[in-house]
Amino acid sequence: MKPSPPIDIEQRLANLTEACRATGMRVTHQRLEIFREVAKTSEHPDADTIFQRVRKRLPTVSHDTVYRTLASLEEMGLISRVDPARGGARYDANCDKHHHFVCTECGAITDIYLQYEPPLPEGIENLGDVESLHLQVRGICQNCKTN
Amino acid sequence: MKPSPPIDIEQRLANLTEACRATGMRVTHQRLEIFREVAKTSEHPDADTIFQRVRKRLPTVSHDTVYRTLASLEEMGLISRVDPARGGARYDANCDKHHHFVCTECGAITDIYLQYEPPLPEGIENLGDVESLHLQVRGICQNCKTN
DNA sequence: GTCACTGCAAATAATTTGCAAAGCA
DNA sequence: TGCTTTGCAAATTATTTGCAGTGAC
Repeated sequence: MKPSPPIDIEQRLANLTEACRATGMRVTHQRLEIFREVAKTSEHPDADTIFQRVRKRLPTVSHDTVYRTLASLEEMGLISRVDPARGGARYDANCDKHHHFVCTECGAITDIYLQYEPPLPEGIENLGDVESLHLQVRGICQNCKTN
Repeated sequence: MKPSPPIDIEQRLANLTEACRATGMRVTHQRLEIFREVAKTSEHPDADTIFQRVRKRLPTVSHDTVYRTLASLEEMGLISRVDPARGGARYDANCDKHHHFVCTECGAITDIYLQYEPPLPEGIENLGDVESLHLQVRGICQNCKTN
């Protein structure tokens, strides 16, 4: 397992601006703040957590704008959805190739960087065109183990 | 990728009876029929699909009984939840070690049997106690490709 | 007979949608 | 200005819960 690279927020925000320009989408205040909340953390927050945090800066932001914006950002490829075993969708602005450890007790999600990426199963092309491969390791995290 | 082994419904139903006896749970008509619906297919139906099918035989079965029963069966280890990227939870009575191909267009889930199981990432023990490892390959299935 | 299980109804959580007003390019 | 995006409110979808009656062992 390789160590996690540091988060470069400025780079991520620059990617947002560029992606918006490229796709004709507008860089609105809401979009910027919602993306910033996802971009600045590696804790994979869910939609409601993002909503609560953004609301501190933009008190009039609505719940559905958060959902719509997260969907747009995902479509632009700037963030990705992580679907844990339980609870709502979680979001991740980490575009590096990586996988996840999901705690089945508290729901915490930690990035896993593999030394070698798992190869696609041979013969998978008979099932369809592959878009992505996700490895999810489930278990009890250190924090839950000791508590 | 290894070929999928055939489904042995009788064996699966026998496992249910034995697991109920072992855990003190009762083999009710509803529980039997709900399990049978999951056990006899490899299409990974969701809770509502199971509900619709069981209702044909047990017209008074309720939606919440299906949810509660699926949760019990999962706890007993007779079925497992599959969480696709979109939509509700799907259920699977296949207890052999396997992974999934999920079609991002129609939501179809197909079992994948690997020649070699992916090894746990080295150093994963620093994150916590591992319970399971799931590989999910996402893409467009053959059926959606041609339509 | 006892205790787990079920059906009903209603609650909750998570997410989506229609529409008119507001804001970026 | 024109078209995207937002906020509001309400609708959906997925799932869970309390409770009294029912049934398996």
